[in-house]
Amino acid sequence: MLKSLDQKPLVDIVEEKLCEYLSSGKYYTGDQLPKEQEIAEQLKVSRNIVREALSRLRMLGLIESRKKKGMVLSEPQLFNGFERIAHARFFSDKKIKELLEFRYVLEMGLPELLYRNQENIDFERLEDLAGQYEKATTSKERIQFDREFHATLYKATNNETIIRFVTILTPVLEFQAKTENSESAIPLSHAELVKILKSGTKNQFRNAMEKHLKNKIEQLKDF
Amino acid sequence: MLKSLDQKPLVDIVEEKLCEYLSSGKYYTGDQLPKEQEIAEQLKVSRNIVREALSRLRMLGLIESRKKKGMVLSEPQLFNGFERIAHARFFSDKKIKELLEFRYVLEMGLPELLYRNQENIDFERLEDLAGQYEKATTSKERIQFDREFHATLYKATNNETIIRFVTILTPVLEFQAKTENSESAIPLSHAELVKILKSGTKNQFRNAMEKHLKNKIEQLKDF
DNA sequence: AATGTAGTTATGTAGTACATAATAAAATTG
DNA sequence: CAATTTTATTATGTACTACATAACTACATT
Repeated sequence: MLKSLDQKPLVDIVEEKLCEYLSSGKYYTGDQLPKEQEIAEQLKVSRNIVREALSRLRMLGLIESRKKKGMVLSEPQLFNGFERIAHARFFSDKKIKELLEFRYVLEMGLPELLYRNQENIDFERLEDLAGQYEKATTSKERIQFDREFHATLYKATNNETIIRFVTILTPVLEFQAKTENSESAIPLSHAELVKILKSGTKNQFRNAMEKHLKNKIEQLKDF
Repeated sequence: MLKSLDQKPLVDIVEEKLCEYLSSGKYYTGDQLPKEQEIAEQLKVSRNIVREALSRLRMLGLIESRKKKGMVLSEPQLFNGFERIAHARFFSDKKIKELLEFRYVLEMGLPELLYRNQENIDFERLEDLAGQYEKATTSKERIQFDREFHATLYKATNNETIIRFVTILTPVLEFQAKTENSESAIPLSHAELVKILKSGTKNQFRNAMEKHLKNKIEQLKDF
């Protein structure tokens, strides 16, 4: 089969060149970029194209722009791109399954950080949420309290990047939580999880978490 | 302090509306979008703006465009945005630290998947890489073989999403591997790791991995 | 029927014009 | 002269037009 030699659109090339340029070492956070017009002239493309490329970088948070000031390099927000496409309906079952696995891996690696930042754990809130989960009557409530419980665990990591990632990811994966057999009892309750986290060892907690998630991971096979 | 009420640029609004529109349920993968001109007229903005917004979505892989065909909705590539900004020099020490932690969590959660897909593990290659690592003389070689060793582990998960994420992430984190004291012996060698993976339990492997990564995690405190 | 040709269409690129807001410079005022 | 207001300047933001390009359609030719 012959290669399709559809040449890239100019935007892609310009975007690439800009990224290269910005990461080359000449620029530091806060530095201001050349004017759009200058970039356009230098690359011999229309200002239009340059603006499209810059618009992409702006979306990622790599640059910010002010009316007269120009554009300045800034620290990019980490999962801006991911955030925008984080709708379950965009993804195939295969990708959803992989994302479920991704979260499972995260969840099971979490104890490493939790046992390093144990003083950050909000036990009171965890216990409260565990109780509310038990008292919940509707599936919607259970999903809500379950989400908050796990979110509270993540929060204790004190790692904004991980927290943001999971925060974006969770709603994508919950679309199918409704279809899951949410009536089947959780093999190990939230309350028990907290208890072990409070006084057990890291290995004990990991094993407890594994049990807690058993149902969720079992259904991965159905995909 | 008063809110800065700098109204969003139109591109941001249009992009948002397009995302909303595309995720609303009317469109399925493969469907073709309205023409740029129509979108522009409907939203009462210039075609220019619409193109900028579409260009962003194209970058994320949410849409593809053909010359006469128009633009069609497609399954987005997952970490396209992240990939572009994945240069260490864009990130603050804090973010780098968080990303190191992120990978650590992943690495420690990995056994869950490995022990589900044990038949996928390429033990031969792992052993080979473990050996090459030992024989390596330069720091550069060691980094290379270490990277490949862990990549081979990830590969066994058979989870393209996780693999891609780590593949993007790794070079970002390696910039500082050069500054790390790479001469200090690893507490538990690659070879030992493979041996345990081959015949040990999941818990044993997890503990081994923890030991293996001990040095890397220790230096997180320096950040 | 297979090939070739011309026309149509939606994206891709270029260019111009002007609005807007932030800054700097100049002018005004107390 | 200091403080404030006004005016000019500048780079981004938005709009519009024009044409190039490639892919598709339909018709024409052999």
